[in-house]
Amino acid sequence: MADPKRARIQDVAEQAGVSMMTVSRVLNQDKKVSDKTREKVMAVVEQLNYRPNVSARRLASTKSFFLGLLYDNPSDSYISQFLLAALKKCRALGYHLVVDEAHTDIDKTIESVKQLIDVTQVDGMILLPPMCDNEQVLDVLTKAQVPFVRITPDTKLNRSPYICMDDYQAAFDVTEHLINQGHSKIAHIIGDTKQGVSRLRYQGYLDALRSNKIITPPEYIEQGSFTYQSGMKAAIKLLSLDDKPTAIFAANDDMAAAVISIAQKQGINIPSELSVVGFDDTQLATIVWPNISTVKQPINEMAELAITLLASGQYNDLSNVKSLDLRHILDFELIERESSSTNKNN
Amino acid sequence: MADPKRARIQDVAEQAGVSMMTVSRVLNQDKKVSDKTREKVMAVVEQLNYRPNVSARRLASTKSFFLGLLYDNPSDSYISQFLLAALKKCRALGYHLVVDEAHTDIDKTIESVKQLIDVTQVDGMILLPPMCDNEQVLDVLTKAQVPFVRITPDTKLNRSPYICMDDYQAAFDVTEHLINQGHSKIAHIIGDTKQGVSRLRYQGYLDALRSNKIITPPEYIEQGSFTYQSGMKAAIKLLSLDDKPTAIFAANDDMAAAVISIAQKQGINIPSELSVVGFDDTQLATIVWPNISTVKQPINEMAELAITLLASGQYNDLSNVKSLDLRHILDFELIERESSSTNKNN
DNA sequence: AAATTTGTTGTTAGCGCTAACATTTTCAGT
DNA sequence: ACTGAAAATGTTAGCGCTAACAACAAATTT
Repeated sequence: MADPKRARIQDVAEQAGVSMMTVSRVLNQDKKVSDKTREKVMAVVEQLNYRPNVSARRLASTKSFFLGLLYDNPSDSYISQFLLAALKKCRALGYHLVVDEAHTDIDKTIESVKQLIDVTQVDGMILLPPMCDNEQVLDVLTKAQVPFVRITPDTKLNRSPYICMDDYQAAFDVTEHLINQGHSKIAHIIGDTKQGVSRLRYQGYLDALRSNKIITPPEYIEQGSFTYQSGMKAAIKLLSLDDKPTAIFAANDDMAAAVISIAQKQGINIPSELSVVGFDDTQLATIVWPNISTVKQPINEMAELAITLLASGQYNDLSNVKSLDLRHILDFELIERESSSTNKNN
Repeated sequence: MADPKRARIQDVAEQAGVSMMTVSRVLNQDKKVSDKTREKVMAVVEQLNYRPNVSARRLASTKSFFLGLLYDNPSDSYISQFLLAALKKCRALGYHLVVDEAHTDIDKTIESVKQLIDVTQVDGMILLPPMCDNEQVLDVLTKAQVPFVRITPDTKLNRSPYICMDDYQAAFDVTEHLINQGHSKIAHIIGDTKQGVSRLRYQGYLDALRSNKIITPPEYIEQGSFTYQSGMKAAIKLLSLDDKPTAIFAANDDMAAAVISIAQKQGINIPSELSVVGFDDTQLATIVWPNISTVKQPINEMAELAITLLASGQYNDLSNVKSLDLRHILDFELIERESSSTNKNN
């Protein structure tokens, strides 16, 4: 409990019988250290529970040990979760995270990114959607030679390492899950056309139907825009059809929640008369009743991986990196909750 | 665009014709500088757009320029908003924010706080509810003499500066707002009894009715627990009464959303047949339809003030601070949306 | 006017770490 | 064994700032 006086690099050096510089090299993954020395030093590091002083490090080195995060929509719980995971990982790796919100005015955003580069001198940037597809932002970072990682980008995939999940496969799986539960009248509410994931999810839905030889009428496809209200409109149309679907796959949770609300208003029981599945596993999915079956994005893993990639410096020079090595696909997870169940209408 | 080489304290000193130490003193609010010198230095600081190097500062001084934030519920959009505002303010003041999540296991949380004190050596801590009322956490911080600010605490108000809003007054106002819209049959769904705000909001509701000489039957009061489901239960009871209320004030947005859902299920139009108001202005309030009229907590201002107070160091010694000076009450805001309107039932 | 106090500014050293260079060790090739 | 290069380790200086003390000027007292 008493103050155990945090160990310094000198303490480690003395204890290990080497110079401070050697310890520094070990800690910075410098190749020019013999395995024997490395092990010896690491042992002492463990023993003294030595953690480098970030400030001293930053002051002395050319690296800033700052990473930047550019996000867009502050009210989304997605941001919150991503941010917390990123902060945690940064701390573990001795980095600091500087968080910046994109302006509606793109010029201001660019200015802000330039500040991060010039003043804060970030070692790398993380771009969240939809900023990750903004050409201007990409250009500024590329020109300044600041490495960056993009999260679920939609376009220009060769311009940086990026992290995503397989939206197509998830949509395929979730649709097939409904099929396996005995549903064949499965409708889909498409997401915002401006976002690439909408297309992927739609395609996954279509292919799952096709591969199970299920034919659905065109009225079962509604265009939404990821908002609750667009979900309501779509639900009203779908539930007024003569031949109602027994399951609805909405491209996100907000729209799924809207479907549930409309169905309940019409006295349609969920899930016995209608199964509803969403996408994203946002907070909303567990707030409404019944809870929404959905697809969970691996947000925490995405955040951790993004920080790890930037901290490793492995993408500081992209010229020798193959296109395929830029892509990092993480696993999603199907989450079954109360809004979906086996079809009891047959 | 070219690299404008960030100014150092030496540059400022030379330009102002004083020593580096004098500049340092000006920047650290040291009293022992003449007004004339201070102005001269500040002018040069402005001119060169000088910002102290946080790392150098931290390395040289006894302060760590780290502030800690202990939160509890990661899925709440409240956290996200608070966090972003806090991060922003920290950056502006040259501090770093270290964020830590409370464990369900309180011993682990304590351990984590001790780490923040011993290893990170935070200059101060912010405690979010409900951790701000945890006796053990308060004790550890007090013993270590780490100043801390609490956000909307419920108890032990004399133990630290704290920031809150006037829940009682907000509940009073929102109830009176309904009354002014012509409602007299106003029901209330009480929040979780374990949280002090529930009591305050309930009392505000009661007093608003009383001061307007409105008498409501006891069936108009339902006990909830801040969850959507508890709101559903309460709503079902309230809407099955023979003499239905024309307005329902739920102690938070989740329960208000549940009321809306149940009402719609029963074919009750909102707001023409039933007005619903919530509390908190969470994301949910604008997701569901109709959007929920609610009370907005000044989360951003709370976060900024918390950081400012800790950075100022004015509470580093509490022995001479009067109880009253510990309290910082911020203004709330009534937000009218589509879920409430003038009573048309009369 | 000298002595003392008070207020203001300057000097020196060093926080913990790493860049750049200097030195020593290792080990292949002759 | 002897050379020369490569690999491993050590030495020096300094990143930008502030604590602690030193020095000086102004205000006050004797």
